[in-house]
Amino acid sequence: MSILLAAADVLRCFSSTRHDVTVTDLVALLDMPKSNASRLLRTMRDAGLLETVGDSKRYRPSVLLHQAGQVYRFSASLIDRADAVVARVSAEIGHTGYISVRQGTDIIGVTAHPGRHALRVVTAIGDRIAAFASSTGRALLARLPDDEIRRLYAGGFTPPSATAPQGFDELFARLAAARARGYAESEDEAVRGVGAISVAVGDPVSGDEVALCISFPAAMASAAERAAIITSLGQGAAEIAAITKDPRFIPLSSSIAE
Amino acid sequence: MSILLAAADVLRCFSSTRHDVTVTDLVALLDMPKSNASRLLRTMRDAGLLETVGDSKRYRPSVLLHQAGQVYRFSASLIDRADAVVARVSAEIGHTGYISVRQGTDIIGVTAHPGRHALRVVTAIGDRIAAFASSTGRALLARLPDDEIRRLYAGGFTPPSATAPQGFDELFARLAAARARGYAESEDEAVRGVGAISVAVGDPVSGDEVALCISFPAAMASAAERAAIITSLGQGAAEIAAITKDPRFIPLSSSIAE
DNA sequence: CAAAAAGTTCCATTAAATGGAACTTAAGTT
DNA sequence: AACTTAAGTTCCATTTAATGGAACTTTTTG
Repeated sequence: MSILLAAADVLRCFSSTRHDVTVTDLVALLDMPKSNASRLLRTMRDAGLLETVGDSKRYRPSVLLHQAGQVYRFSASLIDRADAVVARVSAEIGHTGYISVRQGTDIIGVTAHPGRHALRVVTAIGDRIAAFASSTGRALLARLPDDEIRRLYAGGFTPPSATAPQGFDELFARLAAARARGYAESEDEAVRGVGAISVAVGDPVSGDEVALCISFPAAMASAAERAAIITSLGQGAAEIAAITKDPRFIPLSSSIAE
Repeated sequence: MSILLAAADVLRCFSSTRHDVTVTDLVALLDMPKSNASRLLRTMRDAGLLETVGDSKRYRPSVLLHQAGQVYRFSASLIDRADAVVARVSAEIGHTGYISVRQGTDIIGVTAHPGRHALRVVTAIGDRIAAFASSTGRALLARLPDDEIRRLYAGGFTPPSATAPQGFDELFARLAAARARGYAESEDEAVRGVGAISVAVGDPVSGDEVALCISFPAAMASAAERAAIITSLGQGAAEIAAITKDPRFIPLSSSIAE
């Protein structure tokens, strides 16, 4: 096994709630001999992938990773386009907007636009959430055929709350609904009291697929407002789909029911 | 030599002008046997550090790097604070603002705020420029004692243009001026027709140091506007320095001459 | 100051990285 | 379509690095 896999595992330890790691953290998180953890962190620092925080024993990602990460952000022009749409819709509606991508069964936020409303929803960039239990995830999963989803979730899944899909039947039903309507939604699922509406769009040339999402306090969003979000996101995504000639794009159904 | 060093070298190949690399690119850029380049890229992809663009042979940074890079951005709260100042000044003045950090003799842009003016200056995030030949770089170098700078540039340096410091004497003179005034400036140096004003601030706890910079078309900036930029940046940086108790912070000199 | 926790170094063993060459695949040329 | 060249991959023996247990050092805590 290459040390690169271990290094990537280290990077996966970082999140909005874990800005740095220590040798002991790695031992616990990755179940690794501490001799190994010690050397791995030092080697990653020597390579320039990590840096030590001040002169403490804490390690955090380096500016090199930030730089390379920015390249990802800007190279995937699909993300840029989608981000522009979400920025516009977020500014219009006042709620928080996100762009997310899928990695296997995880969804990762790539960009965010905080809303103006007092009760604004903030999920952090770079955090992973379960794809099947979020509107962004289901918007992206809905682009796949059911058998591919079954393969993806060969190990099954554990619903994080009572409102998340409890099994395959429920997941497929929700995906079918998303496909029929052209958007996915969630309420009270990953985070209590929070609703979200998402659409997905892809670029067949680069293979990228992103979800555009507007998130809001569930109690605060009227039916009219939800309809406005759906229309704006759907139209924006449709414009992108037209540019990329996305063959899997699911346009909004003409009758926006529910 | 660990493969991590090679992997880090690969990441350093990416920039705003090189969004993806191929086996041949690596052979040329890193002077590496192509058998090696081929396996390295594949291994990095398998580890999740890179991803292939569509089904081509091109590799680009993955979302994992973007995620870890975001952690860097937000973990270094100094960057956040400095970014807020630059965002405000950029919005006030209308010119482009940057936050940059130093890595050895290089300066790397971390965040940017495009200006409103028609002639706006855009340098890309994540690109490396020479520290000695930029206002951001000299603002940061001015925080070091001269002998440390001499050690840093033990191998000498090559001026990129006639307006950049041509040797140590000139560099030290400019750094002395920056220390005396509390800000660094450049004009026509890295980019023709572009001027910039920078101040630096650090956090002794984390060891972070950043430069706050406003960049503008040289012909477009009046003396009054420059003075306004200097005052705004200087005051913003001073507030941050007060919070972090930065012992090396150089406040604006009371008489803003030149 | 003692005890515990955290981190580093050492060592033999195991596994991965290396680079040259042969091979395969893709792209351009007549 | 066959030819030529460029680009990428796989194979191999050799060299080098990674591994994990234990001993050791440093730092933190009561």
